[in-house]
Amino acid sequence: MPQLSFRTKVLQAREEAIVATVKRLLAEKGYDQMTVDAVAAEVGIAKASLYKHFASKEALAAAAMVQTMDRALQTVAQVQDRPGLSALERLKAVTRWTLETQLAGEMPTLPSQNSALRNALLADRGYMDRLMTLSDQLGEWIVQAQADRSLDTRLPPQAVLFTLFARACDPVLGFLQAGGQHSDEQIIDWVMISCFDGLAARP
Amino acid sequence: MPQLSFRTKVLQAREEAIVATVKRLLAEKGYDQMTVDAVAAEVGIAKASLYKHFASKEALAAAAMVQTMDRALQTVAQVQDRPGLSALERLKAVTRWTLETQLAGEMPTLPSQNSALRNALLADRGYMDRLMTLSDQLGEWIVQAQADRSLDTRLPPQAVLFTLFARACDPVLGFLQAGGQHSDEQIIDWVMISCFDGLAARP
DNA sequence: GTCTATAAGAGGATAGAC
DNA sequence: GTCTATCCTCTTATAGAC
Repeated sequence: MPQLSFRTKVLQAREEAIVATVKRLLAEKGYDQMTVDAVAAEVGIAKASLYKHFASKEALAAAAMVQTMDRALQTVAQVQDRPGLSALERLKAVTRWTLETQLAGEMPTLPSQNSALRNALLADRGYMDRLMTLSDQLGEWIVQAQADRSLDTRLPPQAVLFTLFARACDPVLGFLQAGGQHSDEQIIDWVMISCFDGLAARP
Repeated sequence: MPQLSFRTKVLQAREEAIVATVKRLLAEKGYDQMTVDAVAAEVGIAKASLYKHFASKEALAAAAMVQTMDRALQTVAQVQDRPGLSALERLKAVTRWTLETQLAGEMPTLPSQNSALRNALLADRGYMDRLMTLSDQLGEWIVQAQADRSLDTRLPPQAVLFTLFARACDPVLGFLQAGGQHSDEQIIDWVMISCFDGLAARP
């Protein structure tokens, strides 16, 4: 049944276009300022059609987060495959990807204060599964890096994990970019330094 | 005219109560999720009365930010008065205050993506003046600390400044607090470590 | 300046024809 | 599944009496 398969593909492509738009708008305006009308308008379909694909605005955000998680997991897998890297170097590589993605305006960020949205995400198995997988993978590297003494052992792994996750919504990137005087690479290098080496000078 | 003065004091007290409520609600729910109705209800006055004191929701947020800036400037002045501290130690002291304030739920944070709100703040002289004063004061310490080689000289002072400002809305604090397993002091110590010493181990 | 009542409009979600 | 048109709630802001 090639017809059915074709229809399915067309619909999937449309859904991907929707998710891509949502990701951009989330990164650009944030969840609360993103309207479903704007999403529909930019995708070029009617709002009612949008609701045939996704049940709610929260579902839209969840789909964007799931796709982003997949990209992150993909990046982790690629880094995993690179031989000869230390655990710390792997963590740095993934962090750099996070910063690049945010600076490119493709990292959706959700307000941690919106409890309705948070509950929707917590109830989303697709999202939670990916989040836990990602946490586990990074957690392994964190433990390894602390074992080989390349990562500060005073910090509990969870604190390190949260600190790395927080790079996805670090406002410093946007502040430095707004000045317009620095290249993206330069900005990322600075944030990498402050994240891993700290603000205080090293001997 | 003691009557006039008394009335003025009463009104000022009410305005301060409003601002205090706004600060708490901003910290708790964020700007978009904070409704003017909720502010009025918690202060215990009618919404129309609220609008006699502040012209708009944005003005409410601006007032909260101004008061917070004043607290920050006050803290900076106190730290300035303590003798025998290095520039780096002064920066750490102010940063610690920032983290304590946020963890106590008294640090209002505004979404950097809301452009209407940002424009309102940029047009608010009271806010901008304080922001620039604070930036100048911290900037001096940053330059000093880089001169005495206690702060990483690879980072431009502006990047350091933004990184310190960003501690006011660092989500890591809330994440660690949500676990409920750690004391506030412990959490702050960890964030201080990751901020100034970095995640990577020091020799 | 404080209240009650209401205007005015944005935005999430749906009905029903095709 | 897509559209147009509409519903309905929430929210900012104001009118007007006291």
